[in-house]
Amino acid sequence: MHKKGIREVAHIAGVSISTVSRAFTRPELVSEKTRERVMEAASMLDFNISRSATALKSGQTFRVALLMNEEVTSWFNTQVFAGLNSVLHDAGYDISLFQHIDDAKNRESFFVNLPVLRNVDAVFVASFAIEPNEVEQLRRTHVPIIGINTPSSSAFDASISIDDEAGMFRAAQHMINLGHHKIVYTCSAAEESLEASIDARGRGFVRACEAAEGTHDIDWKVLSVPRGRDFADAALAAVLSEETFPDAICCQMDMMAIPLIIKLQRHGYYSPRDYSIIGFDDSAYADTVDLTTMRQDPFSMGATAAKKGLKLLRGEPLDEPHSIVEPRLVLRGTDARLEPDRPLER
Amino acid sequence: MHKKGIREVAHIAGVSISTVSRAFTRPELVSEKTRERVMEAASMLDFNISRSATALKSGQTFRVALLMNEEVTSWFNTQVFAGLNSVLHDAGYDISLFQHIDDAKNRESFFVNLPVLRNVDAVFVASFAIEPNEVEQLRRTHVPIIGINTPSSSAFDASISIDDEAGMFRAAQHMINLGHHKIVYTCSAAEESLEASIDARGRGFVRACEAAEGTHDIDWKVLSVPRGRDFADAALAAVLSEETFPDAICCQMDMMAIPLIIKLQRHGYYSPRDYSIIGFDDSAYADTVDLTTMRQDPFSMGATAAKKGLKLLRGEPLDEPHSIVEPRLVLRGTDARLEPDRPLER
DNA sequence: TTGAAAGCGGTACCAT
DNA sequence: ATGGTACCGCTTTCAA
Repeated sequence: MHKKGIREVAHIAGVSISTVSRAFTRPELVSEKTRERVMEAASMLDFNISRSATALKSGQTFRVALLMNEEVTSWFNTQVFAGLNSVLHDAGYDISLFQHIDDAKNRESFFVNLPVLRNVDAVFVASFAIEPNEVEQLRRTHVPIIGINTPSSSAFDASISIDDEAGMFRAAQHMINLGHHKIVYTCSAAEESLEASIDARGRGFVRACEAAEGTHDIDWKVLSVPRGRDFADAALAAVLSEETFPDAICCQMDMMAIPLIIKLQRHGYYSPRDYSIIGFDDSAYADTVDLTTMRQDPFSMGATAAKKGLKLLRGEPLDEPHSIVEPRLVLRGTDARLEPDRPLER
Repeated sequence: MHKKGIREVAHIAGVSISTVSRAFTRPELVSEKTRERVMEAASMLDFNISRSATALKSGQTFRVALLMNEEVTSWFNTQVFAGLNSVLHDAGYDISLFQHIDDAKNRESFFVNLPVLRNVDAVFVASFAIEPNEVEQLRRTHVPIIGINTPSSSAFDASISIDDEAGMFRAAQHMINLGHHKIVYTCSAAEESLEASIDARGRGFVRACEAAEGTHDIDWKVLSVPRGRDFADAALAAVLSEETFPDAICCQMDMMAIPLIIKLQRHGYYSPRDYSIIGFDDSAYADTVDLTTMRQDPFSMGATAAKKGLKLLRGEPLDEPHSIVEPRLVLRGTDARLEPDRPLER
C-alpha cells in the first residue's frame, strides 16, 4: 500500500484504469456498482485524480497569472485578487501571483524570461499600463490577456475598468456644486515610466474645474506630492502651507483623504465645518470617518474579469469584451454646502 | 511552426530532446554553443519548459494549499498570503487558496472531498483551529502541514504563532502600570464552534487583571460584542453605556480600537486626555490615529512559515519546528499616565 | 459498460 | 557532452 496510484485503485476495485478515470471524471459513464467499488478503493488508498497528469494530458495548465505593480496587500489589489479567486478557484484554476511588476528589474526580467510562457492558461493584468513592446512579448504566450483597470484596453482580449476620470470629474463637480471656491486636488505624483490607471483621476479633476471656470468663481489647484510611505503627511503639509486654506479637497484616494481628515483635526480644521472633502474608493474606514467618496468595487471587477477569462478559455464569445464601470458617489458626512453669506468661522 | 514542443526545438537546434531538457534545467551540463543554439530555437518557437510535465514526472505538484477562515481580504490574511507568496513564488510554487473554511458547509465539503489530496505538496493553515478528526483527514494527504497562528500546534509538522495571550497580558499590564483604575477589554465574541487564535487575547487580559487585583485598585471588565459587520459600533455602545466611563480600553485588535477612537471623539471623549486605549496588530491607520498598540507582523510570519514548509519539502530538518513570536509594544500617543491627584476633567 | 493502448511533454538513467 | 529510452499518471479513442 505504498504506491497509491490509479493502477492500485484499479487493481483493488478489480477494474481497469480507464474505468477508474471515468469514475472520477465522467461518473455517468460508469455503472452504479462499479463506481462504488472504485470510490471505495480510492478512499481506502487515499487516492485522488492528479491535477498534474490531467493538466499534462489536456494541454491546459489550470493556472492563470496575475500581474500587479506594488504589493498584493494594497486595498485594491487584495480585492481584485479575492474577486478573481472567488470565481477561478471553483473553476479549478490557481492564481500565480507576480508582484512588483512596476519595479524596473522585475519588469525586465518578467517580460524577457516570460516565465508564464506555456505555463498559464490566461494572464490578468491589474492596474497598470504595459508598453506596446511588452504587450507584444505577452502575446507570445498565445493565451487570453485580460486587463483590470489598465489605462488602455486595446491590447487586451478583454478588460474591465473603472472610469477614473469620470469619477473624479463627478467628485470635483460635486464640490463645485456645493458652492466651494478654493478647491484643491491632492495626489501622489505619477510614476514617471509607468502610467497607472489612477492617474486619470487628476485629469477628471482638472477638466471639471476648467469647465466650471466660466460659470463659477473658483480657484483650483493640483497639489501633487511624491510617492512613498508618507504621501499623506506630504499632502497634509501641502494643504496647510497654502496661502488660504481650501474650502474643498478632492483626494486621489481614500488612503489620502482619511489621514487628512484625522490630521487636519489636530490643526483645528474640521470637516464639514471648515471644509468639504471627498475621497475615492470607499475603502477601509471610509465609513468610520464618515467620508463622502466615490465608490468602486474591485472585488466584483476581479470576479467579472475572471468570468470573462473563463469564457475566453472556453472559446465562448464575449458579448462585451471591454467594460467600463462608473464609480458611484456615496454621500456621507464630510461634504456640506458653503453658505455664501455665512463665512466660515474658525 | 504550429506545435511548439520540445521535439520541435530539438529538431531545429539539431540536438536531442534530452539536450533541450538539460539546456533548461541543468545548463552546466550542456556546452556553451549547444546551449545557445537550443535557446535560440526555443525563443524562436516561443518554447518554455512545461511545468505540468515537470510536475508529473517529478511527482511534485509545485502547488501548496492555504486554508483560511473568513476572507483573504482581512488585514491578517492578506499579509500572511503575501508573506507566503514572497517566498513560495520564487521557489516555483503556486498557492491554491481555500477561503471560508470557517463556514460549516465549506468545511465539511473540504475535509470530506479533500480536494488537495495528491494535489498539493504542502498545506498551510492560517489562524484557526482544526478539530482532531479534521487533522486526521488532512494527514491523509501525506504532505507537510504548517500552522500559522493556530491555537494548538501539536497537530502540525511545523508552525509559527504569535503569543496572543502574552501580548494582551502585556498590553493590559501597561494600562495597569499607567495607573488606570477602570479597565475594559473590548472584543468580538468567539465563534462557538471554532476557536480562533485571537481568542487567547481575552485570556491574557483577564490574567493580567486578576494578577494585579491584589496590588492595584482596579476595576476591570470584558465587553464582548457579537461578531459581524458592526462590531465596532457595538463596542462603542457597550463602552458608552458603562456606568462609569473607563480610564483605559484594551482592544482585541486595531480594527476595534481605531473606530473607537474616532467615534468616541464625537461623544466628547478624547484619548489620551480622557482615557488611554491600546490596540493589537499595528495594522493600517494605526500610525495615522497615533495608536499605541501591540505589533505583530503576519507578513513575516507567512514568510517564515513558507521557509519552514520549503525545508520540510526538501526533507531538511527544522531546527525549531514550532516557533512563537512575541508581539511588541509600540508606544504612540493614545496612552498616558493617570495622575492620581489631577482627576480627569471633562 | 468496460478494457487495451497510445500518447501528453518532460526527466533521468544508461550508453556512447 | 550528448543521445536513446523507459517511464510519470491520466485521458481518450477504438474494440469488445
